[in-house]
Amino acid sequence: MVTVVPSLRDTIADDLRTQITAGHLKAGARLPSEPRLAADYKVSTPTLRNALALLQAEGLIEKLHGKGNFVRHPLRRLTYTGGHLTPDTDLHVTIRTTNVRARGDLIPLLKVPSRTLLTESLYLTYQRESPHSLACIYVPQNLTPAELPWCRPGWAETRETVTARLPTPEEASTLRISSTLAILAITRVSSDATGRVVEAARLVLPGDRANALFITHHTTEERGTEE
Amino acid sequence: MVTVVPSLRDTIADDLRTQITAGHLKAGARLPSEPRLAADYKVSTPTLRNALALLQAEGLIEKLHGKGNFVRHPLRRLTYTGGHLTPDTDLHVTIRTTNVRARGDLIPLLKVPSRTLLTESLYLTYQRESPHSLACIYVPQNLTPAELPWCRPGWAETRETVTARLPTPEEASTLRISSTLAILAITRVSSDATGRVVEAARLVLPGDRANALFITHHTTEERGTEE
DNA sequence: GAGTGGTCTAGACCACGAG
DNA sequence: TCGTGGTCTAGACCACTCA
Repeated sequence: MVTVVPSLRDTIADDLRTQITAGHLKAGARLPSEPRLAADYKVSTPTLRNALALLQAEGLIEKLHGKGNFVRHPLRRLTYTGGHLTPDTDLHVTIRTTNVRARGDLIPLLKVPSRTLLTESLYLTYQRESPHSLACIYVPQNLTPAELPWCRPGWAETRETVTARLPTPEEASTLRISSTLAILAITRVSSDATGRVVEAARLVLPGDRANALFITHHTTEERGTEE
Repeated sequence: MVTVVPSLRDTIADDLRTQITAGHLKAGARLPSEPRLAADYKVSTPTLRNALALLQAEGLIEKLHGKGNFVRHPLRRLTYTGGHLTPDTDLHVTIRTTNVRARGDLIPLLKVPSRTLLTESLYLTYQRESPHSLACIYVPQNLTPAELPWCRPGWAETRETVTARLPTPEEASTLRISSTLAILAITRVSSDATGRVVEAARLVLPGDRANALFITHHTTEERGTEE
């Protein structure tokens, strides 16, 4: 340990954290106002706000400007695997589908010419009235006009690139998470046997409520041909 | 957009960010002291420190207590795939191997009885004198006394659970990263054909310098047997 | 308008690193 | 010892929400 003396901020955060996990502060409840809490703990408001920022980064509380600080409902930890979130009970989804033209990063991702017509589907999943995760799926229109996402008819390969980062301000506000809560960003590209890209997806999974699981089976051929 | 007016903190962070990426502030250089910068920007020290905290969370600067704030060397973005970091040139590794006994989370992970003898190998990879990533590999001693890690003789399956989170204080200090820089935490469990766990690994990859790539080949059998 | 959180100030004091 | 960053204070003022 480098720091022997715990800071006031950490002490207060620890106290509130145990009150939340012990159930003294119930899910959905509003915390006392920040000046009130600061007086209770005998600290200044900035110090108290630093403590709350820690809890927010852990996903324990939700700060709503002008309304107050609220204890989050504990969200079940879901596992993303094989293109799905499991278990997907109790999840409801809003889908907004629009037609866009390929631009920027999408061009090399989908391996299509610029301004190719794409179907963009924005999935926003909810768990118990609060946003859970975000997915944006792009399908080239000229390739598969009739096929729905999640059906994988002729997929030969999917590549999933996984990154950990902090959310953009837009992501943070739509998911109602702290801008300091780590998220799992997955870029998934599926292609058919000819190498054509059939679908590309950008997934945003908040780190406090989602894992990703990848299972690799090593066949004997693979093991033999490895360099 | 919700906030129309950019905060001072963000303005200052933007300015310093462009100075760094444009090369006016070179890698390894020390920034002016915080009181000095605060005077230059005509803000208070807490406000300036908030701006620096943003850059620290992006991995652009490194704060060293008592010494100053330094521009980080830009680290190449490495990709973790199939148990390796690629490209692995210019990476050097320190390995510390000890014998421990199974306890806590390791027991269900390795599926061994409590206090089973394990070989623990702590890998700390460096890129250009600064720590890059962290790996802790556990191998049951009774199973494979002569086999080295990274050789995969009888592996039939590996499961990789990927999580995004903020680093623990220990991880942050050994990797010399901000405690607000998102990391990719991978728990990898490999088992042989009989289902016995051959190896378990915990990997910590800072989000500013590492991706993870997973490639799935969909064989026709898989597509047919999917429920 | 009353109450809430968001931002910022101008200091104070402590802890760390190097000479 | 000196300069550095780390923490904290006690306010001020603004923006948002709701009645």
